[in-house]
Amino acid sequence: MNVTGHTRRPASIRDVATAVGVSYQTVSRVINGHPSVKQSTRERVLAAIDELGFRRNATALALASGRSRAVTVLTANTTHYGYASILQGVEEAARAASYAVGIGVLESAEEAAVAAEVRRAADAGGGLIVIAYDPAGVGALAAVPAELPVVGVVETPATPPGGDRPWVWTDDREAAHAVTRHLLSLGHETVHYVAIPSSTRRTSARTTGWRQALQEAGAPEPRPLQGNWGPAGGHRAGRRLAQDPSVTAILCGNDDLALGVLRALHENGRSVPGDVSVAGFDDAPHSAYLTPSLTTARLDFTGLGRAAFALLHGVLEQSAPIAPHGVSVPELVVRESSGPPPARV
Amino acid sequence: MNVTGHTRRPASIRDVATAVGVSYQTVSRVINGHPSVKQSTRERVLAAIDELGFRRNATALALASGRSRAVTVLTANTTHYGYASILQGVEEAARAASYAVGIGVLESAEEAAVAAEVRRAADAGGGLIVIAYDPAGVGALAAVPAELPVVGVVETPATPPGGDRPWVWTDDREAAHAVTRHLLSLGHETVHYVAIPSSTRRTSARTTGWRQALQEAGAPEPRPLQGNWGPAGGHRAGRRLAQDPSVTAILCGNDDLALGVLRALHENGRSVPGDVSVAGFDDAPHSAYLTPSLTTARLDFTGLGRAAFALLHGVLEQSAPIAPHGVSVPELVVRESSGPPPARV
DNA sequence: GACATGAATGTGACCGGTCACACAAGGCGT
DNA sequence: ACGCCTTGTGTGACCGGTCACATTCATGTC
Repeated sequence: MNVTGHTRRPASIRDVATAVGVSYQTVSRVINGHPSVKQSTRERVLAAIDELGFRRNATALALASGRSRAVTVLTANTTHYGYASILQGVEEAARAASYAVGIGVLESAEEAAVAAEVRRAADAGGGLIVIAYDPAGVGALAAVPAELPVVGVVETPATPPGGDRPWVWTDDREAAHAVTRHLLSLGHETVHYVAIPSSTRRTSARTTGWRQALQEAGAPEPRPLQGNWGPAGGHRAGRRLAQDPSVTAILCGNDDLALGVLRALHENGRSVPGDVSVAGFDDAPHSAYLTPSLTTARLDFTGLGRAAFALLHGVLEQSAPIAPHGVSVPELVVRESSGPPPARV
Repeated sequence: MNVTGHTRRPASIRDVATAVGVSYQTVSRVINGHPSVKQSTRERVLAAIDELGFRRNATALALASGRSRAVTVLTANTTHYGYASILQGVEEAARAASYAVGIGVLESAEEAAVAAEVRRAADAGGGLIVIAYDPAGVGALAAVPAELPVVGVVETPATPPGGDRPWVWTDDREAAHAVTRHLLSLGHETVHYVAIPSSTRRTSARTTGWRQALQEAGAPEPRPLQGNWGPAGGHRAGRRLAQDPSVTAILCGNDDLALGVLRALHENGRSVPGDVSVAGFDDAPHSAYLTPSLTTARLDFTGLGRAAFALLHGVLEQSAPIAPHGVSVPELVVRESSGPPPARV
């Protein structure tokens, strides 16, 4: 009912207080649900809040209380399917808990740049979620000062790394293992691997799972090819593999790589799955619609993001139950791109 | 040189001030580059800042000054290529200007939900960038109170809509026009269109560009098919079009739809580009690696995001030059999926 | 009837900055 | 020698909340 029309700066608790004729503290008590406020007072305050369109100022709240109800997601990229889905999952869970979500992109993996980005994120206040699938992310996670609440989204840790900090992950090792087993079970002598860049110096979880499956089957263990994250890297690797007639099955570190590999095989006249079987990782939205459609391991990135937030939420508010960060089980999705090897000549 | 080891709460300007033996205001002047500080004093203050690891508290700054150096991006989705790229562009430009970036996802287009999300974003302080390519985004843009600084990323406006607010856009109409012309120039009698959902009731800019090109060529104007955003919608539409032998060229509202269309054509035994030409929109990263690779109109989403930020930055700080929001010119990328129509029977 | 107890409310300081203003010292014109 | 402007610095209030404590009044208890 603001008759004057021009709503100047938003109402503060003191505005509400004077409107009702109580002290600002009483208003504070009402908005915080403090019990010892007389019912009639509470109602008048609530009415005034409604009337004046009062909204609690998040900035002031953060400054005064120290708690900021915010998370910042630090990531090397926002466009890749996996990264974007994790972000979406975090946002979803954060929204449900009325937390604000910030993002920071790690454009370079260079140490100083990463450190600067971590500082910026820290300045925003609140907690941190670091996607540490790549060197930049791993560096960022390492650069987070100990006193800052942080959750890392990491590859399957060989041994729970650090041990003193919370992480979430999908069981990439198991997923790679399952896909490799699937290919071997079709009769392939061995499975070649085009790797995504490892997040650390050590071999990635996906590589480990693949290697394990080969060893268990007593299959020869070809040297993994290094791809990068995008289809271009897959294409390069695929061109190499297409030259080698002994290659009948290729596992790719993600669906984008697989796309590049498919293309390279096609360009070199090798049919999929007739001559070569190809499998990917992630089950990106387009993978089901490729020709041939792509066999892949589906990973629940959105769920991973939600789990990361839940964990962080637990750290930030001791009250919030520390949800078990349910390592979601990857699901093998068999499609057209995998089949039995060609009959021996 | 904090010998005690445990760094308690971060240093404030008063800590720095007492360390140097000046008033907090002097410290404030130094960090704000105020000219009237004696050189020697400035140096001592800077040394202390360095020594104590002082960083200016963003929350306090926002509260005291009213300016928050933050933008929130409101979007219906973070995983689609276009949306994600815009976000990446915004983040890039924001980082360069040391602004923080927040995101809010519009999960539903329902009015109350959208309004709630807008309020949440407003609470975060700072400016707003709304991606209004879909009903949820358009609703959000409309729900932003007039006093809030906001930039909309919109489809090509038929007439500069509203007129009183800043927008950025790509020339979708021109892009659709160019791709359609390309297909017609190959000899196709007409071009069918699988549309993305329009952001408003009115027909989208892409539809308009397509229609214009047909009219200019005197080509028959088939009814556009309604897809949605993903490949599944394209697949449905493609199945319908595959039945009709007169269809020889299909323009799709984005690359994901085109992927679904390609798949549907393949399933129905129609070859691309032998029987049917297909073109998309956006030039997503995987489009070049499809088989056949996809003819498409490349749009500079990252640049669009940067432009959106630049515009908002100009609104927030009168000092910042209002960069011309350079309507980037879409680029026709001709690949394998388009070719001449099959010879008449 | 005096006193401890608890419910309901108010007061002042504080979070970490900024802003508007006051004030001291030095240089310069007259 | 006086006023005045410029340079360098300090003081107090304020942004909009929270927190710790003080205060008032109505009860129940002995």
